[in-house]
Amino acid sequence: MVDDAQVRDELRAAILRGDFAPRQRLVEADLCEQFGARRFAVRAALQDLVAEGLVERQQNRGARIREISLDEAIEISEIRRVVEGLVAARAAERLTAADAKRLTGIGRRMREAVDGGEAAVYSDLNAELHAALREIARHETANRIVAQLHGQMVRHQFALSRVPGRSAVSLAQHEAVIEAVVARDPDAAEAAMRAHITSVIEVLRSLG
Amino acid sequence: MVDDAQVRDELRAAILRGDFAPRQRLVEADLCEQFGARRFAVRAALQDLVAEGLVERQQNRGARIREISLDEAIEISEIRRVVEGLVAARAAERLTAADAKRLTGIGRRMREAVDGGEAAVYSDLNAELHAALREIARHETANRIVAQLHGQMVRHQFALSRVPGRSAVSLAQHEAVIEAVVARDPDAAEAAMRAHITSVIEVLRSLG
DNA sequence: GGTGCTCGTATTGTTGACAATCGCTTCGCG
DNA sequence: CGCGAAGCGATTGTCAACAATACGAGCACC
Repeated sequence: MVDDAQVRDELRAAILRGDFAPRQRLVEADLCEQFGARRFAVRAALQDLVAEGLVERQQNRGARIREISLDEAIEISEIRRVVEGLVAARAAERLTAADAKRLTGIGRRMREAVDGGEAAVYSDLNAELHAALREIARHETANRIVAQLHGQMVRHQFALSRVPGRSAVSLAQHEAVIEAVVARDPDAAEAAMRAHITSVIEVLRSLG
Repeated sequence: MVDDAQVRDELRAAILRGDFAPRQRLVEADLCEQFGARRFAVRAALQDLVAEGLVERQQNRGARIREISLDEAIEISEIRRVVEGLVAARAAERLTAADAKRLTGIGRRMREAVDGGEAAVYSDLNAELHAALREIARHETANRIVAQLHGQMVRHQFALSRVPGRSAVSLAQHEAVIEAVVARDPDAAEAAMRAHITSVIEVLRSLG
């Protein structure tokens, strides 16, 4: 039997994968069939995803995929700018030798991806770098918030990765973050991460 | 008839008011009686409060008030430090003349409260100031996050307000925030807010 | 042809009853 | 007397049926 958490996780994964369009209705009966779950479990999953900001509900009108406007994506990025700044600073404080090796490895692979023009690989490495920093910082509260905000932004994130020449700009900023963290300089790490996300925000603004 | 949202709001208010002790069990039947609601509504309310981080649930063991450790309170404050810094900076950017008058008014009343030794009044004004800044900044995402984190911290916040001599230290920091925001200086406003919450974190650490 | 109304269907929200599980108490046994 | 197993009351989790609501099709009237 499928349990509640499983339905929630699969539905979340489907949304993040882009299986549903913004504002698309999520009919409970359909989801039951899709996931082989009872309606009860589907309702609970929807409720959880409402709390995560991925789904919205209207009384008696059911659930639909929440559409994140460009303005909201910018707001979200502004939060990420300061919170991921904190994460970077803290990663710099807590860095171990193994962590440093890991980060420089990601940096090297990023440069190779950009040199080779492999945008998809670079995009994955981008996610990997941010995740690595969060693991190193071990800031539970920050991790939760960033994960949630990141989930709300997947669609815009995808648009970002398709902006021509974005990788090259982004690469230099990421390298600056890595350098500062590896140097165990919290202030520089925070500043570098903020500069990076500031540039993300500027690109988002230019899309409006 | 009591509706879902009402039960949730009343239960949240009761928790924030301190009606329940940390780790106290929340028996569904008792809550039904207390709020005159159906079990269905109580369960939905509990689910919402789990998402807000006020309540925790264990399979087949029901719900209880989530206990926030000192370490977690510090983590939460670290997030608030950067997010409220953003709020202050943005308030400085968006300030109107009426907003300025409001802030200076709060500042004046704060000083009066400290001079008069009225700790409870000062505590209320503290909340009022932070709320005013959030209204001025109009940053939906930040407001949501700060409200949620603040809710998780009420108990520690209360402990803080009882630290002797805390008001006097806090007052100067609040005045610095107000001054920077009224001067429409975002960087100074962010720095002042961060300095303020840094000092809060230090007090929390000293309590451990 | 357009507009407003009525009704039917699809979908969601709610209920009370039932099943599963937990923690405690009691009892049996060494 | 101590320890573990079984039984019991309390509590939570799940369900299938029912009620309420919204959306759209069809119709009457202008």
